[in-house]
Amino acid sequence: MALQLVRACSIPCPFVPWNDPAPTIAPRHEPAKTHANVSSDDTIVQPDLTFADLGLSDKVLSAVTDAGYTKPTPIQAGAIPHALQGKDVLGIAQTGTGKTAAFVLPMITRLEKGRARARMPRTLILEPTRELAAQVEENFVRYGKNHKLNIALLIGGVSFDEQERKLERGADVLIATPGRLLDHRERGKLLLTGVDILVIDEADRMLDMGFIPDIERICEMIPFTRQTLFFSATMPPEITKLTEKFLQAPVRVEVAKPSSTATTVTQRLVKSGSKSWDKRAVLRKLIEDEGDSLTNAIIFCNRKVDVSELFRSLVKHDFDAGALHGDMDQRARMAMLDGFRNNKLRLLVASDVAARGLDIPAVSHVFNFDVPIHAEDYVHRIGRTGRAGRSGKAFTIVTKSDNKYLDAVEKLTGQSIEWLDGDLSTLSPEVESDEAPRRGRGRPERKGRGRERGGERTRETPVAKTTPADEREDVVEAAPAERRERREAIRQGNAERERQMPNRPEQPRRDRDDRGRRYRDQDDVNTVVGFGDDVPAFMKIAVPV
DNA sequence: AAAAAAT
Repeated sequence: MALQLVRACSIPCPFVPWNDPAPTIAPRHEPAKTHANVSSDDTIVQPDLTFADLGLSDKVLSAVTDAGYTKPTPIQAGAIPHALQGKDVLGIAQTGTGKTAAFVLPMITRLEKGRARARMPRTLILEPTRELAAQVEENFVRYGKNHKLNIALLIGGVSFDEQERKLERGADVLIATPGRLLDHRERGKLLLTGVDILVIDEADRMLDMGFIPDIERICEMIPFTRQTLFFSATMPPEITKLTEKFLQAPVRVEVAKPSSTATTVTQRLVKSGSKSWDKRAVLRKLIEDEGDSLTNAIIFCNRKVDVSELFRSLVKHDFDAGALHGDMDQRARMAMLDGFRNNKLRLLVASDVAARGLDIPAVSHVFNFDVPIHAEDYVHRIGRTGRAGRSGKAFTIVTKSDNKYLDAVEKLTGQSIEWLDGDLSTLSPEVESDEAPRRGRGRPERKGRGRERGGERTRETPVAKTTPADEREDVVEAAPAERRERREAIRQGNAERERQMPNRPEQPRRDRDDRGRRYRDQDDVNTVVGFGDDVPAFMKIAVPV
């Protein structure tokens, strides 16, 4: 500790601006004054514009060419020249518009002059999620291949050691999620006084996630002489306020949505009984019916437990599946995402971590296993398909209890979504009525049939109406050797991914409260501490929670 | 009836 202090003090001006709460900030101009509106129409107006026209350095240009790009997207064409001049930029653009390269390319060009000093990164990029941060790092690697950039990625869920080493070495580019960044700073391993360029990406999402106070704290640690590049898909009032506070005379670059969802994405609602096994059976049927037209798909669930449950179920049915949610450890998250990107994996079951921002190209299908609780999430989810002019399909499984949320979705999108095969009123009545009595009593079909793997206590029904297990056998018998091999490969991949799924963290710990203190076990409910076997009856009365 | 992010 003492050592750290001594070392921190040996750095020039260690304590200066971050204790001064944002000193006299230069006068701000209204963003509208320097307004430079660029819409997607500009691509038509200037069809011949190339990256070479934007003023990027030769080294950056050659990396861009090597990556196979010649024409900038509207946000790139609009933002890059201003960013190169050192102006603040307010970019209003969604993912899929080429937003990341719009700040990465000019930053690399501007970083060519100067060198990084220990613990004093020269640039800082804030991202709302770990995956996005990692994605930005990949961009710096790709476009910075002709440069000797020191890149540090500070995200949670991985060890501090390597991150600290990179900071120590001096980072040209620091990419971080807010929590881990502040953590490093509190440990005294990081000085933000040398940051020349600050990027705040996906600001509206940071807002949703409650990061704004952290962002404000971080902004106040960075000298106001910096350049700020600020990106947001939407501009709610809180975000506008933030830009007024932290941007100086920004150039506003606004681009239209990459594609209007309605034209490229075929949306359908699919009725289902409300029990999860019904929904799983409906989903399997949907996937099978889509056949080879389904090249890859994301299946969204509302809750992390459901992601895990559905993932295990699909694996059990030999679907080529992976899972992604925020309670999985970082290695598993990365591995799943990589597998999905490299097409080693056809189905990705995910929470809304994957709904926005993640760069998953060309998904042919999106399935909403649950109707999202917040209507705007629906838009983000189905936005994962039908990108770049390709067609996509989005199926949403709907149960009786989803009506309220479905109404909200239809109201938000301003269109009623077609049912695939009749609405809920056409649901055969036994689907709903059968279950209530069956539940808890055990199903007759299951009696005497041991579970394949003992001790497993999933709610999965081995014999659903479609008896999928038996059907599967038929398929395997009838399949040519080639298909059997493929199935075997899927099984192996699944087994590997299942191993990567954490056994515990994704299940909410019902035996602990939120401070990690242990609740009494279910079985403990009837044993009252201190009474031995003689417990007054009133103390055993269960209190409804 | 949610998820994300620091431990």
